[in-house]
Amino acid sequence: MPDITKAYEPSTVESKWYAQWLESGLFSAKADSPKPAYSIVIPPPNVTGVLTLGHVLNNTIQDILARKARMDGKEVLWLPGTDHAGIATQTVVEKTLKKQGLIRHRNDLGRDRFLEKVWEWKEKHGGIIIQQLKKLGCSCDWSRERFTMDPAYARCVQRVFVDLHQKGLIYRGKRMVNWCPVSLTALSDEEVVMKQQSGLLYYFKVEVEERPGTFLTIATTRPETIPGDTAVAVNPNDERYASLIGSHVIRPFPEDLPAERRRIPIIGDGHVDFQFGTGVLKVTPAHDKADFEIGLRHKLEVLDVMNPDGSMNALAGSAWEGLDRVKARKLAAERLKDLGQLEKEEPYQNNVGFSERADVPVEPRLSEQWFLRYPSQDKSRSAVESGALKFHPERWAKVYGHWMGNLQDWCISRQLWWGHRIPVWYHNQTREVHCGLEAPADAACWTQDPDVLDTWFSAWLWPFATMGWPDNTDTLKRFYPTTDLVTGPDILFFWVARMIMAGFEYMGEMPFLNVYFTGIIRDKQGRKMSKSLGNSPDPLDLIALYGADALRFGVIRAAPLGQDVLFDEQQVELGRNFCNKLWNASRFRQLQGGQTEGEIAPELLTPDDKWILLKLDRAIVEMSEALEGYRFNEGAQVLYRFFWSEYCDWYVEATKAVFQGADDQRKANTLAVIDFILSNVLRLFHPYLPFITEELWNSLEYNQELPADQGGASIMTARWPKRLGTEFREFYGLDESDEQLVDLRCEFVTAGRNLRRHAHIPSGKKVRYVFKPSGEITPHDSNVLKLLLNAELVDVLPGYDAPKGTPVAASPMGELFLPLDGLIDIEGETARLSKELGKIEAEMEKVNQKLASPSFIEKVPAAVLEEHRKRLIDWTAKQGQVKAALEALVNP
RNA sequence: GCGCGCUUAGCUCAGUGGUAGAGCAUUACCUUCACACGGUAGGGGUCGCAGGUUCGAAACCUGCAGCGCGCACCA
Repeated sequence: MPDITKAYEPSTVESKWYAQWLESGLFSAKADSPKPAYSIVIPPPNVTGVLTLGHVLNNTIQDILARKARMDGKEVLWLPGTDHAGIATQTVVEKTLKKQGLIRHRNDLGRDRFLEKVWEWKEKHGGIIIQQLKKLGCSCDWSRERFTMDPAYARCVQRVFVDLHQKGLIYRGKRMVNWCPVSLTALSDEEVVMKQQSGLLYYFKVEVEERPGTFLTIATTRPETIPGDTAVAVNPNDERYASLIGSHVIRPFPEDLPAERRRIPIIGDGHVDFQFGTGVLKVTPAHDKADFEIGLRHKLEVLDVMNPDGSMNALAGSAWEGLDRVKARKLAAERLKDLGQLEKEEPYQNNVGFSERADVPVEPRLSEQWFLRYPSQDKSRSAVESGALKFHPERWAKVYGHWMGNLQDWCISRQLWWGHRIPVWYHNQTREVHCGLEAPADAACWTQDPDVLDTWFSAWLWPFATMGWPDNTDTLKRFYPTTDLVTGPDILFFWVARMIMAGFEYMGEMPFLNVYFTGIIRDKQGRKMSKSLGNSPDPLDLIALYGADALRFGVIRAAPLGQDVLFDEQQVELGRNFCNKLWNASRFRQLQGGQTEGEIAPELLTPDDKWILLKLDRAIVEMSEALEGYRFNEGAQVLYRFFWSEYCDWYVEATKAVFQGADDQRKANTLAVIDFILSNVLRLFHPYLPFITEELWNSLEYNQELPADQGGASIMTARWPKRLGTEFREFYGLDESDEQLVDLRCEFVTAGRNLRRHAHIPSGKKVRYVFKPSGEITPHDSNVLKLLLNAELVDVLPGYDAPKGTPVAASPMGELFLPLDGLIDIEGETARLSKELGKIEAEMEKVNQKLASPSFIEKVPAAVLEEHRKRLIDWTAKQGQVKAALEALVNP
C-alpha cells in the first residue's frame, strides 16, 4: 500500500491518470458492443478558441453524464470536435497579419494565399482547446474527433446545400439583409442583437409643392439617409394628411442635385403609425427594412447612398461622400438648421441592431444573398411540443416554440473566405447557374460563387455528419439519435433548433432525446464574463492552483438547473477543500491498516455502523435521483452533506472509540464497514471528481479482485452503487430506529459540548462528564460518548445526585452533567437555562396552538397529527428537565 | 407591447403544503496522533409587498413592486 501524503496534490495525480485512461482506450466507443448505447456530441468549440468557464461548466456536465452512463453499463460515445467559426477565425487571422505588418488588407494576399495562412493558424492554435478539455478530465472519444472543415464534413455540407437547392428550399435573391459594415458581410437575424441607444429625434419640415405654404414635419433618427429618400408616407386614414397623398415634396439633400431631381411623392401607406412622431414618415427603401417593404408596395426607386463599410457614397452628394454615417448624421442636422428646416431635436431612446460579433450597428442593406426556407418545420415543432424531445429546464420549450412559429428565411451566405464555399457556379456567358457537388466539366467557362456559408449551416449537421453520414455507418446506426445535448440557451436558435430540423430532414429522426440548457457564467457582480472587462479567470490557472476536480466540483455545486451561475473563486477553493477532506478521510482508513474490504459480520455491527449504512443508502438514492433529473448541483450537495457532515463529522469520529479499544474483531468489522462506505462513496463521486477517486480507488485497493470491466481496470468501469435492498437491510439488521437513535445521540452530544462553552472550558481540554441514562447503555456507547465529547471520562451513574446548579444537558437518552467542583457560575447558568426554556416553550406554544384547533384535529392526516402529539410530548419532557435544573439553581 | 425568470441569513443560493437550510463571511475556543485546505460551539431570517385558498403557505392562486433576460419593422 503506497503512502498517502498529508495534503492532496492534484497535478501529478491528474496527468498520470488521464494518460492511463487514454492508453487503456477507456474513452473509445465500440459500435459492435452488446451494451445499450449512450451518446453525446460535444458543442464544438471554436477551433482557435481557448477554454472559458462556460466551457468548464458545459463540458463537466457532459463528462458527468458520460461517466455515469458508463458506470450504468452503457456503451458510451462522447464525440468531440471543433468548429471553424467563420467570421471569428478569419477576423483574428486578418488582424494578426495586419499587426505583423504583413498585409494591409486580405486582398493583398488574395483568397488562396490568405486561406493558406488561416490553415497555418489553425494548425498552430487549433489543438489548444482540445488539450484544455483533456486537462479538465473530459472522457471524449478522441479517436473520433471531428472538425467542421474536414474534407468528409465539407462534403456533407455541400451535399445538403445541393439537396435543399434541388428541393427549392434554398434560393438566391436580392433582399434587405443585416449588413455588418466592419466584417463586410451579411448576417442572419440571429447574429443581430438589439441594444437600446440614446440618440436624437430630428424634426425637419418640407414644403408641399402643390400647396405652397403648407409644410410637413418629419421626425427621423437618421437624417443622413435623406439623400436616399424616395417618398414621404402618411397613413391614408389620417385626416390631417390624407388630402396630400399624390402631392410632392422636395427632399433637402443632396444639395448638389437640382431640386426637380429631389422631388418625391407623398404616398399613403397603412404601415405609418399616426400616433408616432408627426405621423409623417420618410421612406428610405435602401436603408430600412420596413421602408423597403413600403417601396415594394409603391414601386419606389431604391437609392443606395452608402458604401459597404457604412460611409456615404457619391449619391449622398459631394459634401458627404466618404464620410462615416455617424459624421454625416451630425452634418445633416447642422445643414437642416442652416436651411431653416430643422424644427427641433429631442433626446430619444431607440433600439438599434448591433452586429453580435463586431459590436457595431448593422446597416440594413439591399444585396443579393442565398436564403434557406427551413425544412421539416412541423415535425421539429411538434417533437418538442409533444415532449418526445425534452428540454431541461422545460421553459425553453416555450421559447423554442415561439421562434419556430415565426420562422424567417435564413440568410446563409457570407462574404468571407474562411468557410464552406457555396457549391454554385455561374456560366461566364450565359449566366446559367450550376449547383452541384462538382464543378461543371468545362470549368473554365464558369465562375464559382465567391461566398461561403454561415458557420451554423455546417454546425446544424453536427450530430450525424460527425458519425459518417451520408453512409449508414455502424456508428450512426448505433449512436444516433444521441441521448443528451448539453449547451447554453444563447444558442437555442443558432444551433439547437436548426439541428432538430436538419435531423428530421436527413435522418428522419430527432438528433437528441434531451437538451440540457446550462446557465450563463457571470462574475460576482452578475456581469457576463468578457475579455474586455477582464473578469474572466483562466480555467487553466484555476486547475493549476486547485486541481481539475476542485474546479469541476466548485462550478457544478454553484450551478442550479436553469439558473445563471455567479462565479467566485471561493467556490473552487471549496472544491479543493472538499477533495482534501476526501483524501484525508481515505488516509485515515489507510493508517488503520488491516485487510482490505473484509466481510461485514452483522452481529458485530454497532448502532453507528448501522446509522452510517442507512445514511449511505439515502445518499445513493438522492444522488441517483439528482442525476436522473439533471440536478447536478443537488448531487454535489448531497455528496457534500453525506461525506462531510455525516461520514466524517460523526461516523469517523465514532469509530475512533473502536480503534482505540482492544477488541480486534470489532476493529476488523469497523474496517469492513469503512471500506464498504468508501468504495461506494468513491463511485458516487467519480463522475464529479474523476481524478482523485481513481487515485484513491487504486491506492485503497478497491480495484482488487474485481473483473477488469467492473472496476478492476479503473473506477471508470466500476458499477454505479445500488441502493441497499430489503435483503441487505434484513441481513444486516438495519432499521430506521437505529438511525433515529444515533441522530438523537448526535443532538445530545452537541448539547453536551455546548456545556463546555458556557462554562468557558477551552475546547481542547479534557473534562469529566457524568451521564445519568434513562435506560440501558452499553460500554461501547459510553466509549463513543466519551470520545465525541472529548472527555477525560464519562461516568455512567444512573443514581447520580448532582450538586445544585451543575450544568446539565437533557435528552430522552438521559441527562448529561458537567460537574464543576464549586466553580459554578450561577448567574450564567441561570441565563443559559432560561434562554433554553424560552425556546422550548415557544415551540410548545406553536404545537399547542395547532392541537387546540378542532379543525386541525379533524382534518389533518393521522400521521401528521401523531407527529405533532409526539413533538409536544418531547418538548414537555425537555421542559420538565430544564425547569428542574433552573429550580435547583434558584433554591440551592 | 408580449413572453419568461428571479426576489429566503451580511454575500451566493438550496428548499413545490406539516419544527426555516447549505457554503462563504462573522464571534469564541482549539496547532487533540485523517485533515488548520482542519475541529468544536455560537450569533444572524416578520422567506419582496398586499390579498386569497387551506386545519396549516417560503411553497398554491390573484394583484402589485423591483431586478434580469428573450421576442417584437414604431420612423
